[in-house]
Amino acid sequence: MIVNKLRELRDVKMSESDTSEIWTQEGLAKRLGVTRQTIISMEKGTYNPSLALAFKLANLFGVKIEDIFEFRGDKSES
Amino acid sequence: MIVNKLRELRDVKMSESDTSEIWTQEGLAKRLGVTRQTIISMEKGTYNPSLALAFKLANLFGVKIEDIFEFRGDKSES
DNA sequence: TTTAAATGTAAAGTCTACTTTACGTATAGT
DNA sequence: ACTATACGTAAAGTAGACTTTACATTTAAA
Repeated sequence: MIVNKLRELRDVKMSESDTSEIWTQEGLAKRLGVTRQTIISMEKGTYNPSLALAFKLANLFGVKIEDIFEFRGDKSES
Repeated sequence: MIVNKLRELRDVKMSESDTSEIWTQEGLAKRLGVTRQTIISMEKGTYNPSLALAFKLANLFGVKIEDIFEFRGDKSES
């Protein structure tokens, strides 16, 4: 199981920048090359994105993958 | 596109440990909870594993995800 | 030279990340 | 009140990660 801090990180970015449409779900989706639905699903948190998408997110937010995603191996694996 | 150092890392582990069957493709697959085919596909390199699998690998090898996988965003994205 | 362990390949099947479309709600500006 | 923007939800479809099975090749030890 994987948990993430996507929503928190995005909220910070939105409050920081005045050109805020860059960090909306849609703006983020566009820059990642995915759909808004994918962002929504990720923020809801119960799924396991691809490594490529995780790398792109980390790059956009300027952090490491481990700063966004946390792996909890304990429960029913995946 | 994602490239990885899986094969090199595994080779090192195999030469280091005398109970080497732990680090064979099959041993590794078993401990990861995937099949040997998945390991082979990853070592061939042309695919994009899930974040969960990347985390498990990093844990087993005792390194960070970024030490195994490198993201090359330049080419045809994914 | 035979045997077994480790690796390689190929092809069809399953599951789920991700897409597409469409509609619904909340909020703020005019 | 009306409009536009950002967010939420649901459902069916596509693509690719991962499985399953089966067989072939390499390597080293007995």
